[in-house]
Order: sequence, then structure tokens, then C-alpha cells
Amino acid sequence: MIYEPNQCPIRFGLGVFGDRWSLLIIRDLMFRGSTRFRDFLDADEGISTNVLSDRLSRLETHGIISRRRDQADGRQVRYQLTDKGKDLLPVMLTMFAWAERYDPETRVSGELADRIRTDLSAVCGEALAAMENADRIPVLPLLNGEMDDAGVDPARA
Amino acid sequence: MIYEPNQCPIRFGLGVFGDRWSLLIIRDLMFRGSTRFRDFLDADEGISTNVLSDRLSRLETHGIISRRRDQADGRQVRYQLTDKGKDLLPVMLTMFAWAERYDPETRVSGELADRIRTDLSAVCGEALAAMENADRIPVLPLLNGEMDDAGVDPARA
DNA sequence: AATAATAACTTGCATTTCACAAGTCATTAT
DNA sequence: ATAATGACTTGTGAAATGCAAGTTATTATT
Repeated sequence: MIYEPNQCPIRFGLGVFGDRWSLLIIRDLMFRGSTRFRDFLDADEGISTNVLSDRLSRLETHGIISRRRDQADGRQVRYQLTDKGKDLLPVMLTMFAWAERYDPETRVSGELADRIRTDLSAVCGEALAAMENADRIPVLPLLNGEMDDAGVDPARA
Repeated sequence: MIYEPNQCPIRFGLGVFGDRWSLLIIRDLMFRGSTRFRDFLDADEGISTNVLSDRLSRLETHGIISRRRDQADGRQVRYQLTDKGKDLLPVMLTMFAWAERYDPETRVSGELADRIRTDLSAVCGEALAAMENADRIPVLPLLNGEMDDAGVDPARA
């Protein structure tokens, strides 16, 4: 699995998340509020523990995620996206719009897909804000308009 | 390599191009003017013929590329992106912008990256137009401003 | 204080995928 | 007629993956 970056942006990207699982882990962090080892195992039923362990440490090495022990419970490790990881949001969202167009099963609303196509940076801003607020609250339903804003920040209600 | 689409846009995307080579093949078609089997072999030195063969037929099965025999030379097969494949342009370009920010080696100009971030659809339009015109003319240098417009359509000069 | 439970891994092994080299087959050039 | 080219296909060993089981550290229970 050796990618020569070779001055090519696509090759560089693939070197970081060009395997079967890394993007799913990033997705879980972005949109599903996953932060712990077990969260990822449960989210994509299919990944095995050794591969998950390997991918988490690779993503950390590449600076996509950070890792720290939970203060309250010393057994647990918390993972979260770095800025570099969060900056993959546009890539993820354009994939959303593409899948919405070509996969009938994909659960992304046409409205969201259109906004991604016409005003990506605005949607990114909203998603980013939702990620800040949301602790364990999945962001995707929110973007899809399936939740009202009250769900984002309970403290505000 | 079984991806359950599972209503998730990322999973759907990965099912189509979530391996080490498919995105590079798409890149070659989009930005490097590759159309033949050998073009891809030469472009990403590293892919082996059996894997290339497999990926090309998978991409065809997924409707990303089309395939036809060359009229002039019956030995050759020409591959080209379908609309579904061309619609991956926003995904590729957002990867450009991301790599530009985090990979010092990546050869994408800061100007292009900024335009991708602020006005993606416009850049997509330009790239698409360049792809129409360009037969064997690499599109990336054009987007990067490394070529003058005369290079795009020699007939116009 | 001892025992059990939980979280995050690591290890071993069978299966699958991959890279590399070589060979096949149809078409075109000499 | 012979050679060369383009697009593959077929083996084979190496690497990656999936699965089950085991390990370690920390927390909960008795």
C-alpha cells in the first residue's frame, strides 16, 4: 500500500483515505457523533478490530484525527477530527450530492444535494457548526432537515 | 469487497471507486486525456494489467465509463467518462483544494484552490468545457493557469 | 480486598486480494 | 508471411483482510 504522492492531489488523498475503511471512519466522526473505538465497530458493522485499530493509528499519523484518553473513564479513548480532518467536509458533501443523483437508496434529500451543488461553502459552514454543537448527535439528519434546530443545542431550548 | 450501500452516500461512493486504483483511472480520464488501456498503464506506473482490466470493467459496470473499439484501429479500445463519471468532478476538485492546503508537493495553484473553495460550480463548468475540447490535452495545467487558452482548442487559433 | 465486567486493543491463522511475469489472441504494419 | 502492437488473461508468491481468541488496563461489584 505505497502511494507516491508524486505531486498529484488525488494520489495524496488516496494515500490518506484511499482504502476501504478510512472514509467510513471519517464519516462516523463527522456525521454520526462516533468518538470511541466501539462506536466505529458498531457503526460500520463489518470492520474488524485489528483493521480498525490500524486505520485509527494511520489516520492519527496523517493528522486527520486526534486521540486522547477519557478523563472520566480511563478505559476509554476519545477520537476526534482535527482541522485537517474537518477540511474533508467538502469532499464528503460532494460525494453526498453525487450519490443522491445516482443512488436511489441514498438518504440525502434533493434539497440538500442542490444546496451542496450551488452553495457548498454555506452548507459546509452549517455542518461545521452542527459538528461543534453535536456531541453524539448525528449531523446528517440535521442537514437533511429531518430534525428541528432544537435538537442541535438542547441548552438553547 | 462487498459494500452494502445501506442508504449511505459514502458507502455508495466507496462501492464504486473505493479502492486503490479507480479514482486514479477517473483522474486520468478527466485531467490527463487518457483513453486507452496503455495510457492508464503509463499514467500511474504501478497498476498491473490484470487489476487495470478488472477496474475498467467494474467502472463500466457501474456506468462511470464507456468503452468502444477504435474505428481507425481495431486493436484499440477507447474509454471515456459517462455523465455519471463526469459528475464526479466536484469530488475530485474538492480533493484538489484539500491536497493543496495540506500537501506541499501537490501541484495545484493556490488560486485554483481558492476558486474551488469559493465558486466550485464555476470551476466545474470550465473544467467540463476543457474536457470537451481537450483530446489528449491535459486539463489540469489549464485549470492551473499554466497554459494559455490557445492550447485548449487549436481550431480556434 | 477479591472478582467480575468493560474498553481498547493484539495475536494467529485461513481466505482473499494484489503485484509481477509470462502468455494469448486479434488486428495492423512490413 | 512475419513481425509488431494493443488489450487483455493466466499463473504464482506476497501482502492485506476477516474472524476468533487472547491480553492489558481500568472501573464496577461483592
